Amino acid sequence: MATGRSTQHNPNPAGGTRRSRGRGIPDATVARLPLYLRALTALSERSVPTVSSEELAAAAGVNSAKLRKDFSYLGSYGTRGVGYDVEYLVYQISRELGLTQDWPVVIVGIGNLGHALANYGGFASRGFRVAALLDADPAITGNVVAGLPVRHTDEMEEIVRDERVSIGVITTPPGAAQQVCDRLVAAGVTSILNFAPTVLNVPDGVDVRKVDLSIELQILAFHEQRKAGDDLADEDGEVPSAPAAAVVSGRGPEQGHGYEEAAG
Amino acid sequence: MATGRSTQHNPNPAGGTRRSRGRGIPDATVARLPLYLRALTALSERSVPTVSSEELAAAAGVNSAKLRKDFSYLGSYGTRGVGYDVEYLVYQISRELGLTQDWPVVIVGIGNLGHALANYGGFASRGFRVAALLDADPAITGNVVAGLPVRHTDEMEEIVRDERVSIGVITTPPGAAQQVCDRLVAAGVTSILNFAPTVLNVPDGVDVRKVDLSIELQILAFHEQRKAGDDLADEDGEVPSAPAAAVVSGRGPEQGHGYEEAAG
DNA sequence: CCATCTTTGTGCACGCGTTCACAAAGACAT
DNA sequence: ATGTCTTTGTGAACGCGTGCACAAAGATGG
Ligand SMILES: NC(=O)c1ccc[n+]([C@@H]2O[C@H](COP(=O)([O-])OP(=O)(O)OC[C@H]3O[C@@H](n4cnc5c(N)ncnc54)[C@H](O)[C@@H]3O)[C@@H](O)[C@H]2O)c1
Ligand SMILES: NC(=O)c1ccc[n+]([C@@H]2O[C@H](COP(=O)([O-])OP(=O)(O)OC[C@H]3O[C@@H](n4cnc5c(N)ncnc54)[C@H](O)[C@@H]3O)[C@@H](O)[C@H]2O)c1
Repeated sequence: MATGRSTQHNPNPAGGTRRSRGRGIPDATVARLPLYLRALTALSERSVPTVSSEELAAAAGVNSAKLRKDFSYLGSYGTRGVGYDVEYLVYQISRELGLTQDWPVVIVGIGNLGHALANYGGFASRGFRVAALLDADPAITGNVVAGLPVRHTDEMEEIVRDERVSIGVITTPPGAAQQVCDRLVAAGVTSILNFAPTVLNVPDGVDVRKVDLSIELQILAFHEQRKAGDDLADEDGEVPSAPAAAVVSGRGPEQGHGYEEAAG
Repeated sequence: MATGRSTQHNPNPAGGTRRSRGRGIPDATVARLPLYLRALTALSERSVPTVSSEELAAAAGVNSAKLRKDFSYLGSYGTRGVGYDVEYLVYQISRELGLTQDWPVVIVGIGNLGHALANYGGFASRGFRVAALLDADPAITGNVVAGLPVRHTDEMEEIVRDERVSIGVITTPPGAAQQVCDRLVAAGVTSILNFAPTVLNVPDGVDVRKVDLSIELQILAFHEQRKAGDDLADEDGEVPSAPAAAVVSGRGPEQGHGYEEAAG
């Protein structure tokens, strides 16, 4: 899995990594909790009363030991010899993630992507409520999208304040993203989900996560190329002492990393 | 399931320093290369000839030492005392990522999101070409989206074969995702970018990356809750060792989740 | 050619995350 | 109560990623 993280890269690395809190849940665990929650919700809808770490891990696509360790950070909610109570775990994880409360969200930039997000039903299902849709283009403001009127960015500050919005979603063109971000932060937003392919600069205390389709595709392309190169080369994991001097001008075969066996 | 079951992990294979020049680029580095590439492209467009690791790192939002180490996996492309040649680095990273070749992509599920992706200009800009748009709904097939006709999934196998598609993008409802995935893989696709909130099961040799808006929001909500209610600790006697002053939040983990690597 | 200055490339240490492996805990049967 | 069986919770080891700090490399100037 790479990868991750999110990717994400703090736009402001200057502020050291202070994350290691005494009792805080590890970031890697937090990132998996939604995954567990989704699997648990599915079980809940099928009225499954309990689930073992092995079963749940399979459903979530992770290692069972990892899952148990993740849950151990939340507390001891399991019963040895039985497993975990589905409903109870759903509640605990929801509470831990803060999903038991309402999170108003604004989406800025109602173009192709903003449109799709506004129409996405998955928002409300987890306590996220679209408080407003914002755009700077007068030709767009006023339109009704997904039952909501697109309002002008002039109203951003007022909306963020009145609706107590703390999460903003940026779906503007990259050139406008930093500016929109600054304005959101100034208005009081402290968490930003950025879809624009730009590195956002934010002050301490503001979280930024990014979703970048282009990066994802490029990562896939890298591995795809490596797979193709492996096919051309031998399947032997060991590589004949690649000569350092070789300038490799012509597509050198990418062999597998050392960490993965190669027997195909 | 990740099925990284080849846990034979040779702790220390015979060859000691195979990795350095033998080219096994760490996943974390691969995930950052697109970021560097974007920053370099911007510099290139401004006709900047060279850039130091410090400047480029700032533009990419990463630590300069990390950037230098990342580049060291690609080779020694810098000049001490000067920096890196922008054009040369653009080429090297592009080549490493496989962007010097054409990557035909199919998008399956032309609803809200598929529509937005089809209209997204960022595809072609990096060598990714939308080879076809596919949908199972007869009411949708035949429509022209972004200049391309939406074709029926019946044609999937033919298209994947004829166009040599190795990357598939899934934007169907979650219930159909696994089925679509299986079919894509059977047709010959070996890399999948999944937007549906589902854990995809794939055989070894197939890479899956996921983009999950809901998970991103939930991670933000978690941190938001912590920022807002650090003092509102519940019954489980937490020990707020650190005062709220240095909240500084933790950066989310790398987004590299959902990446399942399998030896082929 | 030598001195100085800038910046790369990397050895090293450290912390986080993952995984193994197993003792402890509890369910269940007798 | 006792024993057996299942599954959790976690100690410990290990590998990866990160960032510091510095020597080496090369540019630049005299
Ligand atoms: N469409 C996709 O599938 C897709 C995929 C990946 C990334 N992205 C990124 O998402 C962003 C949006 O993509 P899109 O296809 O929806 O673009 P789009 O051009 O269709 O929409 C952008 C919208 O932002 C609005 N906007 C521009 N400047 C603004 C400002 N300062 N304040 C508020 N609104 C402003 C525009 O009026 C427009 O409505 C882009 O950065 C794009 O790179 C899009
Ligand atoms: N819209 C968003 O912003 C958004 C955000 C995050 C995640 N998602 C996820 O992305 C996926 C698509 O979202 P959407 O809003 O576009 O949904 P949508 O319902 O608008 O579109 C889904 C499309 O998939 C097609 N489809 C259904 N079954 C299919 C099959 N077996 N083969 C081929 N095509 C099939 C449907 O005909 C439809 O056109 C969903 O899984 C959703 O959860 C969407």
